[in-house]
Amino acid sequence: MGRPRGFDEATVVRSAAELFSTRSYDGISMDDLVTHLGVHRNSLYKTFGSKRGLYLVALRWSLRHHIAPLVDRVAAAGDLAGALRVALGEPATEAGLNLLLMAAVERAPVDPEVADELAPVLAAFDQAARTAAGRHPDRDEQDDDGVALALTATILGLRLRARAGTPGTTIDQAGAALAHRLTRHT
Amino acid sequence: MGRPRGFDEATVVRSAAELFSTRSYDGISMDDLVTHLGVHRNSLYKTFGSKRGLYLVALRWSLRHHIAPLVDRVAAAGDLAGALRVALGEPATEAGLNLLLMAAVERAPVDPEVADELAPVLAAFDQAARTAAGRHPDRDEQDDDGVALALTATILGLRLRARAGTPGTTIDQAGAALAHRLTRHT
DNA sequence: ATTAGTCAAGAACGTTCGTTCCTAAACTCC
DNA sequence: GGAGTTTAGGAACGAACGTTCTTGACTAAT
Repeated sequence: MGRPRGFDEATVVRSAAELFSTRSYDGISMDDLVTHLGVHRNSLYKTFGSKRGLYLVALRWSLRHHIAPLVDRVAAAGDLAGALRVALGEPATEAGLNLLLMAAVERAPVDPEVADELAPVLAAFDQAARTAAGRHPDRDEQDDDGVALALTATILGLRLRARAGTPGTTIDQAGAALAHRLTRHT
Repeated sequence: MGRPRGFDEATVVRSAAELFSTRSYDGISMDDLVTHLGVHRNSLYKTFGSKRGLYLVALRWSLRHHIAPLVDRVAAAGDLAGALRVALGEPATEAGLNLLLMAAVERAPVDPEVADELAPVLAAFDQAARTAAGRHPDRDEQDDDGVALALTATILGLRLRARAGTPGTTIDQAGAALAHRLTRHT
Protein backbone atom coordinates (compact mmCIF):
# COMPACT_ATOMS: atom_id res chain seq x y z
CA MET A 1 0.00 0.00 0.00
CA GLY A 2 1.03 3.59 -0.47
CA ARG A 3 2.48 5.37 -3.41
CA PRO A 4 5.07 3.31 -5.29
CA ARG A 5 8.58 4.72 -5.36
CA GLY A 6 9.64 6.26 -8.59
CA PHE A 7 13.21 4.94 -8.52
CA ASP A 8 15.01 1.64 -8.44
CA GLU A 9 17.04 1.27 -5.28
CA ALA A 10 19.70 -0.92 -6.88
CA THR A 11 20.19 1.61 -9.67
CA VAL A 12 20.51 4.43 -7.17
CA VAL A 13 23.12 2.54 -5.15
CA ARG A 14 25.12 1.79 -8.27
CA SER A 15 25.03 5.41 -9.38
CA ALA A 16 26.01 6.57 -5.91
CA ALA A 17 28.99 4.20 -5.90
CA GLU A 18 30.03 5.57 -9.25
CA LEU A 19 29.79 9.16 -8.02
CA PHE A 20 31.65 8.43 -4.79
CA SER A 21 34.44 6.87 -6.83
CA THR A 22 35.18 10.15 -8.58
CA ARG A 23 35.63 12.51 -5.63
CA SER A 24 36.24 12.34 -1.91
CA TYR A 25 33.43 11.72 0.54
CA ASP A 26 33.50 15.30 1.80
CA GLY A 27 33.87 16.54 -1.74
CA ILE A 28 30.41 15.30 -2.64
CA SER A 29 27.44 17.15 -1.22
CA MET A 30 23.92 15.93 -0.70
CA ASP A 31 22.88 18.31 -3.48
CA ASP A 32 25.35 16.59 -5.80
CA LEU A 33 23.82 13.24 -4.95
CA VAL A 34 20.27 14.49 -5.43
CA THR A 35 21.18 15.98 -8.80
CA HIS A 36 23.28 13.07 -10.05
CA LEU A 37 20.93 10.33 -8.87
CA GLY A 38 17.74 12.07 -9.94
CA VAL A 39 16.13 11.06 -6.65
CA HIS A 40 14.80 13.54 -4.20
CA ARG A 41 16.37 14.34 -0.87
CA ASN A 42 13.54 12.99 1.18
CA SER A 43 13.57 9.65 -0.59
CA LEU A 44 17.30 9.27 -0.02
CA TYR A 45 16.95 9.97 3.69
CA LYS A 46 13.93 7.71 3.94
CA THR A 47 15.79 4.87 2.25
CA PHE A 48 19.35 5.25 3.51
CA GLY A 49 19.01 7.29 6.70
CA SER A 50 21.87 9.68 6.07
CA LYS A 51 24.63 10.60 3.67
CA ARG A 52 26.97 8.27 5.53
CA GLY A 53 24.35 5.51 5.34
CA LEU A 54 24.12 5.89 1.57
CA TYR A 55 27.90 5.92 1.33
CA LEU A 56 28.23 2.72 3.33
CA VAL A 57 25.61 0.95 1.21
CA ALA A 58 27.30 2.15 -1.96
CA LEU A 59 30.70 1.05 -0.66
CA ARG A 60 29.42 -2.40 0.25
CA TRP A 61 27.76 -2.68 -3.15
CA SER A 62 30.99 -1.80 -4.92
CA LEU A 63 33.03 -4.21 -2.80
CA ARG A 64 30.59 -7.00 -3.59
CA HIS A 65 29.90 -6.32 -7.25
CA HIS A 66 33.21 -4.91 -8.42
CA ILE A 67 35.99 -5.94 -6.06
CA ALA A 68 34.83 -9.44 -5.10
CA PRO A 69 34.61 -10.62 -8.74
CA LEU A 70 37.99 -9.06 -9.36
CA VAL A 71 39.40 -10.97 -6.39
CA ASP A 72 37.97 -14.17 -7.84
CA ARG A 73 39.57 -13.51 -11.20
CA VAL A 74 42.89 -12.81 -9.50
CA ALA A 75 42.66 -16.11 -7.62
CA ALA A 76 41.93 -17.93 -10.87
CA ALA A 77 44.70 -16.20 -12.79
CA GLY A 78 47.19 -19.03 -12.36
CA ASP A 79 50.29 -16.96 -11.71
CA LEU A 80 51.24 -13.55 -10.34
CA ALA A 81 51.76 -12.04 -13.76
CA GLY A 82 48.28 -13.06 -14.82
CA ALA A 83 46.87 -11.70 -11.59
CA LEU A 84 48.46 -8.35 -12.26
CA ARG A 85 47.13 -8.28 -15.81
CA VAL A 86 43.64 -9.16 -14.63
CA ALA A 87 43.62 -6.53 -11.92
CA LEU A 88 44.87 -3.68 -14.09
CA GLY A 89 43.51 -4.65 -17.46
CA GLU A 90 39.80 -4.23 -17.01
CA PRO A 91 38.62 -0.64 -17.16
CA ALA A 92 35.27 -1.67 -15.71
CA THR A 93 36.88 -2.22 -12.33
CA GLU A 94 38.56 1.18 -12.27
CA ALA A 95 35.63 2.80 -10.48
CA GLY A 96 35.58 0.03 -7.89
CA LEU A 97 39.31 0.31 -7.23
CA ASN A 98 39.13 4.08 -7.03
CA LEU A 99 36.37 3.90 -4.45
CA LEU A 100 38.37 1.29 -2.54
CA LEU A 101 41.41 3.54 -2.74
CA MET A 102 39.68 6.57 -1.30
CA ALA A 103 37.87 4.53 1.32
CA ALA A 104 41.20 3.14 2.49
CA VAL A 105 43.08 6.43 2.47
CA GLU A 106 40.61 8.92 3.81
CA ARG A 107 37.60 7.13 5.29
CA ALA A 108 38.97 4.08 7.08
CA PRO A 109 41.15 6.14 9.44
CA VAL A 110 38.18 8.21 10.63
CA ASP A 111 35.27 5.78 10.23
CA PRO A 112 35.71 2.41 11.98
CA GLU A 113 32.79 0.91 10.10
CA VAL A 114 34.53 1.61 6.81
CA ALA A 115 37.71 0.06 8.18
CA ASP A 116 35.72 -3.03 9.19
CA GLU A 117 34.34 -3.35 5.66
CA LEU A 118 37.74 -2.99 4.06
CA ALA A 119 39.74 -5.35 6.24
CA PRO A 120 38.22 -8.65 5.03
CA VAL A 121 38.25 -7.47 1.43
CA LEU A 122 41.94 -6.64 1.56
CA ALA A 123 42.58 -9.95 3.29
CA ALA A 124 40.68 -11.73 0.52
CA PHE A 125 42.79 -9.85 -2.00
CA ASP A 126 45.91 -11.12 -0.31
CA GLN A 127 44.53 -14.64 -0.23
CA ALA A 128 43.68 -14.49 -3.92
CA ALA A 129 47.17 -13.26 -4.77
CA ARG A 130 48.51 -16.07 -2.61
CA THR A 131 46.45 -18.57 -4.56
CA ALA A 132 47.56 -17.11 -7.87
CA ALA A 133 51.18 -17.33 -6.79
CA GLY A 134 50.87 -21.06 -6.08
CA ARG A 135 53.10 -23.11 -3.84
CA HIS A 136 56.72 -23.64 -4.58
CA PRO A 137 58.31 -26.30 -2.39
CA ASP A 138 61.77 -24.89 -2.84
CA ARG A 139 60.70 -21.56 -1.49
CA ASP A 140 59.85 -20.35 1.97
CA GLU A 141 56.14 -20.28 2.64
CA GLN A 142 56.29 -16.97 4.47
CA ASP A 143 58.07 -15.65 1.46
CA ASP A 144 55.17 -16.51 -0.80
CA ASP A 145 52.71 -14.91 1.58
CA GLY A 146 54.76 -11.75 1.66
CA VAL A 147 55.00 -11.55 -2.10
CA ALA A 148 51.24 -11.97 -2.33
CA LEU A 149 50.78 -9.07 0.08
CA ALA A 150 53.15 -7.02 -2.01
CA LEU A 151 51.22 -7.82 -5.16
CA THR A 152 48.04 -6.42 -3.62
CA ALA A 153 49.95 -3.33 -2.61
CA THR A 154 51.37 -2.97 -6.11
CA ILE A 155 47.96 -3.19 -7.74
CA LEU A 156 46.61 -0.50 -5.42
CA GLY A 157 49.75 1.59 -5.86
CA LEU A 158 49.58 1.48 -9.65
CA ARG A 159 45.91 2.40 -9.54
CA LEU A 160 46.84 5.29 -7.25
CA ARG A 161 49.47 6.44 -9.69
CA ALA A 162 46.94 6.42 -12.48
CA ARG A 163 44.55 8.46 -10.39
CA ALA A 164 47.25 10.98 -9.55
CA GLY A 165 47.78 11.70 -13.22
CA THR A 166 50.55 9.34 -14.31
CA PRO A 167 49.93 8.49 -17.98
CA GLY A 168 48.17 5.21 -18.63
CA THR A 169 50.93 4.01 -20.91
CA THR A 170 53.42 4.33 -18.05
CA ILE A 171 51.16 2.33 -15.77
CA ASP A 172 50.75 -0.32 -18.43
CA GLN A 173 54.50 -0.46 -18.91
CA ALA A 174 55.06 -1.00 -15.20
CA GLY A 175 52.42 -3.69 -15.04
CA ALA A 176 53.75 -5.49 -18.10
CA ALA A 177 57.35 -5.29 -16.95
CA LEU A 178 56.54 -6.53 -13.48
CA ALA A 179 54.42 -9.32 -14.89
CA HIS A 180 57.25 -10.24 -17.23
CA ARG A 181 59.77 -10.32 -14.41
CA LEU A 182 57.51 -12.27 -12.09
CA THR A 183 56.76 -14.80 -14.78
CA ARG A 184 60.39 -15.37 -15.62
CA HIS A 185 61.31 -16.12 -12.06
CA THR A 186 58.34 -18.15 -10.97
CA MET B 1 58.37 48.83 11.76
CA GLY B 2 55.19 47.38 13.07
CA ARG B 3 54.58 44.75 15.68
CA PRO B 4 56.73 41.64 15.28
CA ARG B 5 54.89 38.39 14.55
CA GLY B 6 54.53 36.03 17.43
CA PHE B 7 55.06 32.83 15.46
CA ASP B 8 57.70 31.19 13.32
CA GLU B 9 56.47 30.63 9.79
CA ALA B 10 58.58 27.52 9.21
CA THR B 11 57.27 25.95 12.38
CA VAL B 12 53.70 26.70 11.37
CA VAL B 13 54.19 25.15 7.93
CA ARG B 14 55.69 22.03 9.44
CA SER B 15 52.83 21.67 11.92
CA ALA B 16 50.28 22.22 9.16
CA ALA B 17 51.90 19.51 7.05
CA GLU B 18 51.73 17.17 10.01
CA LEU B 19 48.05 17.93 10.59
CA PHE B 20 47.16 17.58 6.91
CA SER B 21 48.84 14.18 6.90
CA THR B 22 46.37 12.81 9.46
CA ARG B 23 43.04 13.64 7.83
CA SER B 24 41.70 14.62 4.43
CA TYR B 25 41.84 18.20 3.19
CA ASP B 26 38.11 18.69 3.62
CA GLY B 27 38.24 16.89 6.95
CA ILE B 28 40.33 19.66 8.47
CA SER B 29 38.65 22.97 9.17
CA MET B 30 40.18 26.38 9.55
CA ASP B 31 39.27 26.19 13.23
CA ASP B 32 41.26 22.97 13.51
CA LEU B 33 44.27 24.68 11.98
CA VAL B 34 43.96 27.73 14.21
CA THR B 35 43.73 25.51 17.31
CA HIS B 36 46.46 23.08 16.33
CA LEU B 37 48.91 25.68 15.07
CA GLY B 38 48.27 28.17 17.86
CA VAL B 39 48.26 30.97 15.33
CA HIS B 40 45.39 33.28 14.76
CA ARG B 41 43.08 33.17 11.79
CA ASN B 42 44.03 36.59 10.60
CA SER B 43 47.73 35.80 10.66
CA LEU B 44 47.18 32.64 8.65
CA TYR B 45 45.19 34.49 6.01
CA LYS B 46 47.70 37.33 5.99
CA THR B 47 50.59 34.91 5.51
CA PHE B 48 49.13 32.19 3.28
CA GLY B 49 46.11 33.85 1.64
CA SER B 50 43.67 30.98 2.07
CA LYS B 51 43.25 27.49 3.43
CA ARG B 52 44.26 26.12 0.04
CA GLY B 53 47.29 28.41 0.03
CA LEU B 54 48.41 27.06 3.39
CA TYR B 55 47.81 23.51 2.19
CA LEU B 56 49.91 24.02 -0.92
CA VAL B 57 52.78 25.51 1.06
CA ALA B 58 52.59 22.66 3.57
CA LEU B 59 52.48 20.10 0.76
CA ARG B 60 55.51 21.61 -0.95
CA TRP B 61 57.34 21.71 2.37
CA SER B 62 56.62 18.05 2.99
CA LEU B 63 57.65 17.04 -0.52
CA ARG B 64 60.91 18.90 -0.12
CA HIS B 65 61.80 18.02 3.46
CA HIS B 66 60.35 14.53 3.77
CA ILE B 67 59.92 12.97 0.35
CA ALA B 68 62.94 14.39 -1.46
CA PRO B 69 65.43 13.07 1.14
CA LEU B 70 63.61 9.75 1.04
CA VAL B 71 63.98 9.67 -2.73
CA ASP B 72 67.70 10.35 -2.33
CA ARG B 73 68.09 7.51 0.13
CA VAL B 74 66.19 5.20 -2.22
CA ALA B 75 68.52 6.14 -5.06
CA ALA B 76 71.53 5.44 -2.85
CA ALA B 77 70.18 2.15 -1.57
CA GLY B 78 72.15 0.04 -4.02
CA ASP B 79 69.47 -2.51 -4.83
CA LEU B 80 65.70 -2.78 -4.89
CA ALA B 81 65.50 -4.65 -1.61
CA GLY B 82 67.46 -1.91 0.12
CA ALA B 83 65.26 0.72 -1.48
CA LEU B 84 62.20 -0.99 -0.11
CA ARG B 85 63.70 -1.21 3.35
CA VAL B 86 64.70 2.43 3.30
CA ALA B 87 61.26 3.59 2.16
CA LEU B 88 59.28 1.59 4.67
CA GLY B 89 61.67 1.42 7.57
CA GLU B 90 61.76 4.98 8.76
CA PRO B 91 58.75 6.03 10.78
CA ALA B 92 59.77 9.66 10.40
CA THR B 93 58.72 9.59 6.77
CA GLU B 94 55.30 8.13 7.51
CA ALA B 95 53.70 11.54 7.79
CA GLY B 96 55.24 12.62 4.51
CA LEU B 97 54.07 9.52 2.70
CA ASN B 98 50.60 9.80 4.17
CA LEU B 99 50.30 13.38 2.98
CA LEU B 100 51.58 12.33 -0.44
CA LEU B 101 49.06 9.50 -0.48
CA MET B 102 46.07 11.70 0.24
CA ALA B 103 47.28 14.41 -2.10
CA ALA B 104 47.49 11.85 -4.90
CA VAL B 105 44.18 10.17 -4.21
CA GLU B 106 41.86 13.01 -3.38
CA ARG B 107 43.46 16.35 -4.22
CA ALA B 108 45.31 15.78 -7.47
CA PRO B 109 42.15 14.81 -9.39
CA VAL B 110 40.37 18.03 -8.39
CA ASP B 111 43.27 20.49 -8.00
CA PRO B 112 45.57 20.77 -11.02
CA GLU B 113 48.17 22.65 -9.00
CA VAL B 114 48.48 19.70 -6.62
CA ALA B 115 48.79 17.36 -9.58
CA ASP B 116 51.57 19.56 -10.98
CA GLU B 117 53.44 19.35 -7.67
CA LEU B 118 53.11 15.60 -7.46
CA ALA B 119 54.07 14.65 -11.00
CA PRO B 120 57.79 15.50 -10.80
CA VAL B 121 58.07 14.00 -7.33
CA LEU B 122 56.60 10.70 -8.47
CA ALA B 123 58.84 10.79 -11.52
CA ALA B 124 61.85 11.36 -9.25
CA PHE B 125 60.70 8.42 -7.16
CA ASP B 126 60.66 6.25 -10.26
CA GLN B 127 64.08 7.51 -11.28
CA ALA B 128 65.48 6.75 -7.83
CA ALA B 129 64.05 3.25 -7.92
CA ARG B 130 65.55 2.88 -11.37
CA THR B 131 68.95 3.91 -10.03
CA ALA B 132 68.64 1.55 -7.08
CA ALA B 133 67.77 -1.31 -9.41
CA GLY B 134 70.94 -0.78 -11.39
CA ARG B 135 71.60 -1.94 -14.94
CA HIS B 136 71.68 -5.57 -15.85
CA PRO B 137 73.00 -6.17 -19.36
CA ASP B 138 71.23 -9.50 -19.69
CA ARG B 139 67.90 -7.89 -19.05
CA ASP B 140 65.67 -5.67 -21.12
CA GLU B 141 66.05 -2.00 -20.27
CA GLN B 142 62.32 -1.35 -20.50
CA ASP B 143 61.94 -4.21 -18.09
CA ASP B 144 64.07 -2.49 -15.50
CA ASP B 145 62.16 0.75 -15.90
CA GLY B 146 58.91 -1.05 -15.41
CA VAL B 147 60.09 -2.80 -12.28
CA ALA B 148 61.25 0.53 -10.88
CA LEU B 149 57.80 1.97 -11.51
CA ALA B 150 56.28 -1.02 -9.81
CA LEU B 151 58.53 -0.55 -6.80
CA THR B 152 57.28 2.99 -6.34
CA ALA B 153 53.74 1.70 -6.60
CA THR B 154 54.45 -1.03 -4.07
CA ILE B 155 55.88 1.41 -1.54
CA LEU B 156 52.81 3.61 -1.86
CA GLY B 157 50.51 0.60 -1.80
CA LEU B 158 52.03 -0.81 1.37
CA ARG B 159 51.84 2.60 3.03
CA LEU B 160 48.17 2.70 1.97
CA ARG B 161 47.54 -0.70 3.50
CA ALA B 162 49.08 0.46 6.75
CA ARG B 163 46.87 3.53 6.74
CA ALA B 164 43.78 1.44 6.08
CA GLY B 165 44.37 -0.57 9.21
CA THR B 166 46.43 -3.56 8.11
CA PRO B 167 48.67 -4.54 11.04
CA GLY B 168 52.21 -3.24 10.90
CA THR B 169 53.67 -6.70 11.24
CA THR B 170 51.86 -7.76 8.08
CA ILE B 171 53.26 -4.80 6.21
CA ASP B 172 56.73 -5.55 7.48
CA GLN B 173 56.34 -9.16 6.42
CA ALA B 174 55.36 -8.14 2.92
CA GLY B 175 58.24 -5.72 2.66
CA ALA B 176 60.76 -8.22 3.95
CA ALA B 177 59.49 -11.01 1.73
CA LEU B 178 59.50 -8.84 -1.37
CA ALA B 179 62.97 -7.55 -0.54
CA HIS B 180 64.14 -11.11 -0.03
CA ARG B 181 62.72 -12.23 -3.34
CA LEU B 182 64.05 -9.24 -5.25
CA THR B 183 67.49 -9.72 -3.78
CA ARG B 184 67.64 -13.36 -4.67
CA HIS B 185 66.80 -12.67 -8.29
CA THR B 186 68.81 -9.56 -8.87
C1' DA C 1 56.12 61.95 22.34
C1' DT C 2 53.91 61.29 18.23
C1' DT C 3 53.01 58.94 14.16
C1' DA C 4 52.67 55.19 11.07
C1' DG C 5 52.40 50.43 10.33
C1' DT C 6 51.91 45.54 11.56
C1' DC C 7 50.01 42.03 14.29
C1' DA C 8 46.74 39.65 17.62
C1' DA C 9 42.14 38.86 19.13
C1' DG C 10 37.55 37.91 18.37
C1' DA C 11 33.15 39.02 16.54
C1' DA C 12 30.64 38.65 12.41
C1' DC C 13 29.98 37.92 7.46
C1' DG C 14 27.53 35.27 3.67
C1' DT C 15 27.49 30.36 1.99
C1' DT C 16 27.04 25.87 2.06
C1' DC C 17 26.53 21.83 4.61
C1' DG C 18 23.52 17.72 6.22
C1' DT C 19 19.07 17.21 7.83
C1' DT C 20 14.06 17.90 8.87
C1' DC C 21 9.39 19.59 8.33
C1' DC C 22 5.18 20.30 5.79
C1' DT C 23 2.00 19.70 2.09
C1' DA C 24 0.32 17.68 -2.14
C1' DA C 25 0.11 13.52 -4.95
C1' DA C 26 -0.35 8.54 -5.86
C1' DC C 27 -1.32 4.11 -4.65
C1' DT C 28 -3.69 -0.16 -1.86
C1' DC C 29 -7.14 -1.91 0.94
C1' DC C 30 -11.77 -2.01 2.97
C1' DG D 1 -15.07 5.83 -3.12
C1' DG D 2 -13.26 7.21 1.18
C1' DA D 3 -9.53 5.82 4.63
C1' DG D 4 -5.03 4.99 5.36
C1' DT D 5 -0.28 4.92 4.02
C1' DT D 6 3.82 5.96 1.47
C1' DT D 7 6.20 8.80 -1.71
C1' DA D 8 7.59 13.28 -4.06
C1' DG D 9 8.52 18.01 -3.87
C1' DG D 10 10.33 22.07 -2.02
C1' DA D 11 10.97 25.19 1.55
C1' DA D 12 13.41 25.79 5.76
C1' DC D 13 16.25 24.53 9.67
C1' DG D 14 20.51 25.06 12.79
C1' DA D 15 25.32 24.22 12.46
C1' DA D 16 29.70 24.59 10.43
C1' DC D 17 32.34 26.17 6.77
C1' DG D 18 35.99 29.62 4.74
C1' DT D 19 36.63 34.33 4.88
C1' DT D 20 36.51 39.28 6.24
C1' DC D 21 35.94 43.28 9.28
C1' DT D 22 36.73 45.92 13.48
C1' DT D 23 39.13 47.00 17.47
C1' DG D 24 43.00 47.33 20.42
C1' DA D 25 47.99 46.18 21.43
C1' DC D 26 52.55 46.62 20.22
C1' DT D 27 56.99 48.29 17.88
C1' DA D 28 60.04 51.19 14.94
C1' DA D 29 61.09 55.43 12.99
C1' DT D 30 60.26 60.49 13.27
